[in-house]
Amino acid sequence: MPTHFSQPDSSLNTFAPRLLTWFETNGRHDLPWQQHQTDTPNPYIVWLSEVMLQQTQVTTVLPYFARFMKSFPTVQDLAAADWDTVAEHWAGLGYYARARNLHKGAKQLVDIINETGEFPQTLAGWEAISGVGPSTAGAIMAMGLHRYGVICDGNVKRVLTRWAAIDGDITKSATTKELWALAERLTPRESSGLFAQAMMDMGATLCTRSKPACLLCPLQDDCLAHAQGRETDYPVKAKKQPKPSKFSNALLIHSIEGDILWLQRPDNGIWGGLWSLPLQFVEKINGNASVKTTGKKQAANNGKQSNVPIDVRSNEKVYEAEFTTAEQIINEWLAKNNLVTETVSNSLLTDAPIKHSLTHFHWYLQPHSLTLDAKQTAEISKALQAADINIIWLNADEAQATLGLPRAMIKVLE
DNA sequence: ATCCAGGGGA
DNA sequence: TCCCCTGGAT
Repeated sequence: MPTHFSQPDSSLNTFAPRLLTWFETNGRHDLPWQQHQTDTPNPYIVWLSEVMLQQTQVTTVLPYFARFMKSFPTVQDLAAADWDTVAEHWAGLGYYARARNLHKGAKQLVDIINETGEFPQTLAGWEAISGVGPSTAGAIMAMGLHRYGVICDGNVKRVLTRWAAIDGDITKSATTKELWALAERLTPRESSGLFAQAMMDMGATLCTRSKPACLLCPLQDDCLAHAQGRETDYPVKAKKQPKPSKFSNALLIHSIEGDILWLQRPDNGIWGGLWSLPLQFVEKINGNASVKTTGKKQAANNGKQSNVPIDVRSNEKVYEAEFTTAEQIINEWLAKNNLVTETVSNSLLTDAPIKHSLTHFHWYLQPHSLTLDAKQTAEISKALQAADINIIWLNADEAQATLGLPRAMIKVLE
């Protein structure tokens, strides 16, 4: 299919030279994973940093990257590490499936190196590594191997939709295709690594989501969005639907010794492979997050009214069994031993001290403590271990220091 | 307080 | 197409 671009050839052809000139004096050249100033790039470093940067901003990644490099200076070190060690290093970064893919990918890479003597050298070779998709593979090719590679990540999409006034919904595959075609058309065969880095720097420092610094932009002369004063109308993205809300008790089950029961979560689903308190699912409410129940609130912050009528739209409540195997075992055991906590009141929404928002729902967590005697502690441990659940009894400080805990668990402990 | 970004896998 | 998680912007 013939590809049509909204920009003329003259603009398409000068895009890269203008961008690269800007990058020379205005781009970032000191990020610890950059390989553009060496002739012997290290693909491990670029792979590791790109996987981290897939989901997280540079400033957040910096300390995590440093710690990974210190503990796992080579891909062999990472491949040989225990999952729990990797998880503990990743804890707090979010999207934990990526940590699992990173660990799995390290093992795949070591196998390939043992077989061929080197890292993969092709785009397809990198895309075959777990956790590496088209854009990350392009980045590694261009910046980690100094070969030809094209990236089309969120930064690139923002720059290109503005420059070429592409108004298709970027979550649609047709628009994705169009943007990839444009990125390929613009990427120079030589110095695609510098081009990739320059595009990311443009998106991060100049062509930002809000308040883009168009006056400093090397592309402003022919930027179609800028010509119309409509920079922030791009990229176009479908409206998100309201998130459901979910309520859970977070059980702090103490032993006589003062330790707390921790469970390792299954690989699929939220916080896969990380450690968590047992969570007791209470209910899920569809619809909007502004749902309120009547009831008194703790000291109102700024004189806002504290009694709000029930929002009628919230009345369809969806009760679902959302328990892991471990949590079912614990719930049944608690019921059998008459340790069941009182049913959570319908004021949970306003009273729950911890709110954690995820992509597709809001999660309200209510910490709840109980203490078991020695016999009960042994009994519940045995029941969980019999079902092959990984459990550990640790006090709060030890858990934070040694386990991979998601942020929400840190909030509960605080 | 709420909204939003971000790439890959199932 | 939906699901991951957290921090930063507003």
